[in-house]
Amino acid sequence: MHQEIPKSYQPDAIEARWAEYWVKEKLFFVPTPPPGEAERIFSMLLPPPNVTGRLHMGHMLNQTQMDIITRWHRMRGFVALWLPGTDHAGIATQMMVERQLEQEGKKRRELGRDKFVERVWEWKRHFGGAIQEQMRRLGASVDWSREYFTMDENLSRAVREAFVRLYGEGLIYRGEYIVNWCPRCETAISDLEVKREELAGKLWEIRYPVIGMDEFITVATTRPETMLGDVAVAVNERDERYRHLRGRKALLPLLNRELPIITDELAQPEFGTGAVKVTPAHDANDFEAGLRHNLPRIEVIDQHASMNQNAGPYAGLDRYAARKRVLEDLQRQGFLAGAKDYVLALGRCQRCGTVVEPRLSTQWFVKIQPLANRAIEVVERDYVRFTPPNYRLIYLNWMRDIHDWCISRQLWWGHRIPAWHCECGEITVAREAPKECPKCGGSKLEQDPDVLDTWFSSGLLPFTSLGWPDATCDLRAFYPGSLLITGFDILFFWVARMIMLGCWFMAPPHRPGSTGSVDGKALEDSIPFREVYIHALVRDAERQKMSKTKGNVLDPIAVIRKYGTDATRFTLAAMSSPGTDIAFSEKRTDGYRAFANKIWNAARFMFLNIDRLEPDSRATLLEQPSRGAAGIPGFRAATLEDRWILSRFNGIARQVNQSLAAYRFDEAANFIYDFFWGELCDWYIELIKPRLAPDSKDDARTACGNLAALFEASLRLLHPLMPFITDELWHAMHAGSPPQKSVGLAAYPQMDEHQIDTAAETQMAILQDLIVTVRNLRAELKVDPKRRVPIEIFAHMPETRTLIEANCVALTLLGNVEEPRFANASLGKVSATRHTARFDVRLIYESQIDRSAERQKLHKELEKLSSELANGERQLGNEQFIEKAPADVIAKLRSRVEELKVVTGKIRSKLEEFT
RNA sequence: AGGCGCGUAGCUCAGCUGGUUAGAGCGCUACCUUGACACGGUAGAGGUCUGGGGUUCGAGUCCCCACGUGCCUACCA
Repeated sequence: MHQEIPKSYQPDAIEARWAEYWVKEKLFFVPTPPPGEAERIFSMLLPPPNVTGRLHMGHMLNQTQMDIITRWHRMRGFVALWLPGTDHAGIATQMMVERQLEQEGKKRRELGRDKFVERVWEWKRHFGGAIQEQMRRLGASVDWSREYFTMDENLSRAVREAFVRLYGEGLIYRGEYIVNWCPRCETAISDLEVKREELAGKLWEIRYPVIGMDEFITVATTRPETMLGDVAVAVNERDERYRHLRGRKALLPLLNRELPIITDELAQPEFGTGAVKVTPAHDANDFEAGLRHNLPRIEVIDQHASMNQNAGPYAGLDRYAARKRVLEDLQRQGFLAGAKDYVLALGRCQRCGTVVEPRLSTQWFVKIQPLANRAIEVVERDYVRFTPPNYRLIYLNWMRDIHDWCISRQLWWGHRIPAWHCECGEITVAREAPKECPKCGGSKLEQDPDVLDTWFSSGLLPFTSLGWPDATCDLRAFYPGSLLITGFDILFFWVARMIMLGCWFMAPPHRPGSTGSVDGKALEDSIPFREVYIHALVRDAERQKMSKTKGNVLDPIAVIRKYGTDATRFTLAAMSSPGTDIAFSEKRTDGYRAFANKIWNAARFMFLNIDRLEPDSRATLLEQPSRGAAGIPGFRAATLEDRWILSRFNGIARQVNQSLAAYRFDEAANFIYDFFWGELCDWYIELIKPRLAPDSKDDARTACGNLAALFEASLRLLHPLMPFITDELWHAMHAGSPPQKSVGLAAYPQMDEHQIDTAAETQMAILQDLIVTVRNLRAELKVDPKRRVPIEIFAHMPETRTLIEANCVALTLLGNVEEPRFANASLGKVSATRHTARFDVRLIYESQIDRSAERQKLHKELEKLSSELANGERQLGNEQFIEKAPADVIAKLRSRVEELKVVTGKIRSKLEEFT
C-alpha cells in the first residue's frame, strides 16, 4: 500500500474520512476498568449541548480544548474517558416545538400535555442528532458508546431519586413566595435566568391623602400600576418628617382602599420621598415587609401580566396599558406629584427577553445553605481548583451570598416533579406514583403539574451519567472527574450546582456503598471534578460578541469547510491565552492552513527521498524495536544538525507537555509551530539536503532514517492539536501496517534527557548566525541571488574556526557562497564586512557601495550598542547591583559587556574607513 | 452601588514568581517561479510597553492615582 500523496494539502479530502474511521473503529471506546486495578484514569464530562442546539464557535473552542487534553492523556497511557451527552433544555426545546406548532396554526394547550410531550420526542428523534454529527466532524474523541440524554429513563430515575432524598432531608420545600415570573413563557424562573438591564425610566411620585388630616403622604415608585395592590405605606422609624403620621391611615387613590401607615426598615429616609408603598403580592421586599407586619396580599396582575379583577376598573388591561391609564387618572385627579428621571435595573427573561414580573406563587425550592456550605469548603480547601485562578474568588463570592433555588417550572417538557396531590390536601413525594394517599387513604391522586429546572438534572450529571444511584463500576472508576472545561457563563448555573450536588450525593450517606460520616476524606472524594478550566468567549474579528441579531455569528462548519478542521482547531488553540477573549480572525486560520500545507509538503519531501532511496520500502525505515515515549528512538545523531534537532525536539517535547499540563494551549501551539516550521523545515531539512544526494547512499540512509523518525515523533507531538493531518501522514508513513490503529493511540513524546545536547545547540546558533549574516550582507549589497560569492572569515577563537570548517557545506549551501578563506586578523577596516563578537565575515564582491547609507547604518548600530554598553558598564560599576543581584545575572551581564566592547570597537574602526 | 479584568508593533495577542537586547502570527516593503511547499523562500522596516507618581541596584512586570475600555454581581421603592 504505497500511495502517492497529493501535491497540495486538501483538508476536506482527508478529514471526513478519518472522522468516520475513528468512530467506526471505536478507537475512543473505554471499557470499564475492573475494580482494584490501579490504572491511571482521566475522566471528563462534556458540557452537554442542548438537543435543539447547533454548533457555534463557543462549542468548538470548548471541544477543541477538551479534545486536546483528552488525546494528550490517552497518548500518555491514561484510560481516557470523555463522556458525551445532550441536555433536554426545558424552556428552549419547548419554545422550539411551540413555534413549530404555531406554524401549523396550533397551540400547545389545544394539543394537551401528553400529545405535546410526544411531539417533542418526535422532534428530538428527527432533529436531535444534529450537534453530535457536527461533533464528529470536529474529531471530538468522545466515547460514543456511553452517550446519554438527560431525559433517558435511567437518568430520569436518578433525578427522582435525588429529589425524593433531598425532600426527605428537608432540603426541598414547597411554598408561596415572590418569584421571577416570565409572562411569555408562563413559568417561574430562577434568579440566574433573569438578565438585568439598565434602562432610563421614571420614578413617579404619588400623593396618598392621609385620612383625617389635610395632608398627603407622597410615595415613589417605578411601577405605578402596582399601587392597585398596595396594602400599606411604610416610613422609617428614624424619619422625623413622618413621625406625626404614624398609626394613621392613608387612602389609596383610584381605589379608595384604606392603607395603614407603618414603620419599617423597608423605607429609607434618603431615597425618594422617604415613604414607600407596600405591595406584598408584587415585590419581593414588600413581601418580606408584609410578613413582618402581617399584611394581606392583594394580587392585581395575573400570569399573563394583565390586570385581574382586584384591579377594579383596570381589570383586563395589560400591565403597560394599565400603567398608562393609572398615571393619566392620577394626573387628572391631582394625585401625581411629579416624575423624576431614573435609571432602573429591569429584569428580563434570558430566554425570550420579556420583562419579568415579580409574582406571588407556590413553587418548589431547594434550601441551599447546607449544600453551599460543603461547596464552599471543598473550594476553600483546594479540593477543586480553578484555572484561571481568579474564578475561585468569583465562585466563592457567589456561593457565600447564595439564595434558595426555585426549581419548579410551569412547563411541560422536563422531569416532572415526583409529588402527588390528594384531594385532602396531602402532598406525597415518592419515587413512584403512590396508589393511595397515606393520610386519608383516598385514591384520587394527581401528580404535580410542574417540571424541574433543567439545571437541576444537569447538576447531577457527574454521577448520574455514571449510573448513580446504583453502585456501578463506572461510578467507582470515573468519579470524581479529573477535569471540567467550560465557559464562565455557566459557572453558577452549572459548575456551582454540580459541586453542591456532587458534594451532597457522592458523600455519605448517599454515595453508593458508603458508610460513616462526612469527614475530610469523604468530602474530598465527593467532589464532581478536581479541576475546572474556564475558557474565554469567542468574539468576531472586531471583538464584537457574536449574536444572531447582529448577524456576525460564524458557523464553525463553514469555517471548517473553508480552511479545514485542523487549521480551525489550531487557531482556537493558539488564541486560547488565559483570561482573554478570542477575537476570531479567519486570517489567522488561513495562516494555520498554510502551516498544515507546510507539514504536508515536508512529508512529500520525505517520501520522495525515501522512495528514491528504497522504492516501496517506506515502512522499513521506521521499523524500530519500540516506539517509546522518551525522545526519538532510533535517531542516529551523526552530524551537528542531527545532534541539534534531536536536542531541540526533546526540549520542545518537554515544553509542550508542560504547557498542556497548565492548559496553555496557546503556548503548546506556538512551540510546535515554531519548531516544525522554523527549525525542522527552515533549517534541518535544508541542512540534510546534501546528505540526501543520490551519490551518498550510506549518508542518505542515515539522514532519511533520522528525518523519518523525527517526522514521526513530530506527528505524535502535534496530533492532539491537529488530529486529522497527523493521522493521514502517519498512516502514509507506515504504508498500510501501522503499529496502532491511529497515531492517537501511539505514545506522546516526552523529553529524554540523554538526547539533550546543549553544546550542539550553542554551536548551531553560531552557525545560524554566520549564515544569516552572510545572507544579510548579500541582500544589502544586492548580490545577484544566483551568484555564489567568495567570502572571508575571521574567527576569534580556534574552536569557532573548527566549527565553521566542519560545517562548510552548510555555510556554502545555505549562504550561497564559496568556501571561505580564513583571515588571521580582524576585518575591521575592510568593506562589505559584518562583525559579531565571535567572528567577522566579509563578502569578496565588487559593488558600488552607498557610502553615506553604510555610514548612517553603522552610526545607528553603534549608537544603539554603545548605549547598551554604557548602561551595562554603569550597572557593573554599581556596588549595590554587585551586592544584591544574583550571580548568574551579573555573569550574564559581564559577558554581554565584553561582547559589546569587541563589536563596538570593530564598528568604530570600520567607521574610520568611511570618514 | 460593589467586585473583577484589560490597555505592549498597523491588526490580534505572548511576555511565568521584577534582571537589563520587549517577542510571535497576520499585514507591510524589496528581491527570488532554486525539483517538498508561491498556502513558498530570503532579507527588511515597524514599539519612549495609555499617562503621572512611588518602591527597587534594576519595572512592560510590584504599589498608588488618573484616563480609556470590557464584564460580572446587587431587592433600594
